Amino acid sequence: MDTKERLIESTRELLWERGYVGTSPKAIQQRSGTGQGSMYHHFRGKPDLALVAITRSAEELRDRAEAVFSGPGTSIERITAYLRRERDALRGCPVGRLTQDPDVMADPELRCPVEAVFAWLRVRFTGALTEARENGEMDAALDPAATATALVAVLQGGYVLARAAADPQVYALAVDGALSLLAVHAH
Amino acid sequence: MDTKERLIESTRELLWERGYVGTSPKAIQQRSGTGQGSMYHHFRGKPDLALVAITRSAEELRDRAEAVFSGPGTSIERITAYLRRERDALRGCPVGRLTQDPDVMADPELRCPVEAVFAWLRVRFTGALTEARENGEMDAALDPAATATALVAVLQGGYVLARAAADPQVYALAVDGALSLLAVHAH
DNA sequence: GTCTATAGTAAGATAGAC
DNA sequence: GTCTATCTTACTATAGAC
Repeated sequence: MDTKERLIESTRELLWERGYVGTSPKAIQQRSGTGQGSMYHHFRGKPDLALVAITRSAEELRDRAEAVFSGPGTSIERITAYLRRERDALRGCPVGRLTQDPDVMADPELRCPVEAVFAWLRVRFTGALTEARENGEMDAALDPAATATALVAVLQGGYVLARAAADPQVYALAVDGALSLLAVHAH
Repeated sequence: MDTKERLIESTRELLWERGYVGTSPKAIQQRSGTGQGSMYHHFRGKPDLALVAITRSAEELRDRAEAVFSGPGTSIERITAYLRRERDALRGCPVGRLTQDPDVMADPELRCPVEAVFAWLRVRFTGALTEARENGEMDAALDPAATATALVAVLQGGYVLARAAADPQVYALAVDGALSLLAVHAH
């Protein structure tokens, strides 16, 4: 991995662990094993580097979700697979955590990839649920868009509760609860 | 409001808006209209003041929830009332946002009130759902603890999605989706 | 491309006057 | 109790040598 790449990956890690406000150029340089010179040669500054890192994390989230949603199984099976996908619950979501960062939300450029990937994810979930309803896998009384948003919220909120409890099983419990609610409405 | 009180309230606001890492003593002093002298007279430092502020925010969350859960209506009605309670979705949860703060989570003292209030809230929800199940208001196939955790997660995740979309209606949509899933239907 | 030197601003806190 | 002065370290970045 070359220097530029190490800078990006180190930034991704630090943004995940400490957020944008809590990540200093110095910390990025130390983790990546580079000096100031390298960082400011490859990037204009912290916001520029962060934009590349955030964009990549958002793409990764999207790609991993797309792999599940375009995979095998019925609509409900694919949704279940996505919800149950192995995750490090205590680390939380590398993109979702950025919504709590005031400097990220205040900067239209940094905010854009965050906004876009969650909009995409909700639409993807909505599509799968619409399919499920058409195939008779889901109660026709449920609104796909509202249900999709609730399910994605369970994931993001599950991270919050798991971190609050310092227990990854709390995340699993939230997912179990959501899937059981969905199962009650299966046909 | 005296000086000490202004310091606490200003800190609560800033922790809500910017988190612990993003809140400096200087910012607290400016918002509260006090000087360094006052802050360091009333508190040992930033962590000490933050502990008082976090504890108060957690108590407030608890009191407001307790008011709804011990209020009138059936179990499901009270749960619905709590989920639909008026909230400023884009501001997020003043306590939940702290779970994303590395310095809060790393300090056992600061972490404690956050952990405690969410543990309490999940138990309170679980109790209400257990009641609901006994009264036939909820499908007997649902586990109260898992369902409770999922519902609290929808709130916390709803904030995340609303902030990502810069749209409070996304929060409302998540809540709608969750309540529809909870609603008992004629099967 | 990477290194060191440098610099202005802010963070977080202490000391002592009033 | 509050104010101002002071201190050390960190943040974020620029300049110029190599």
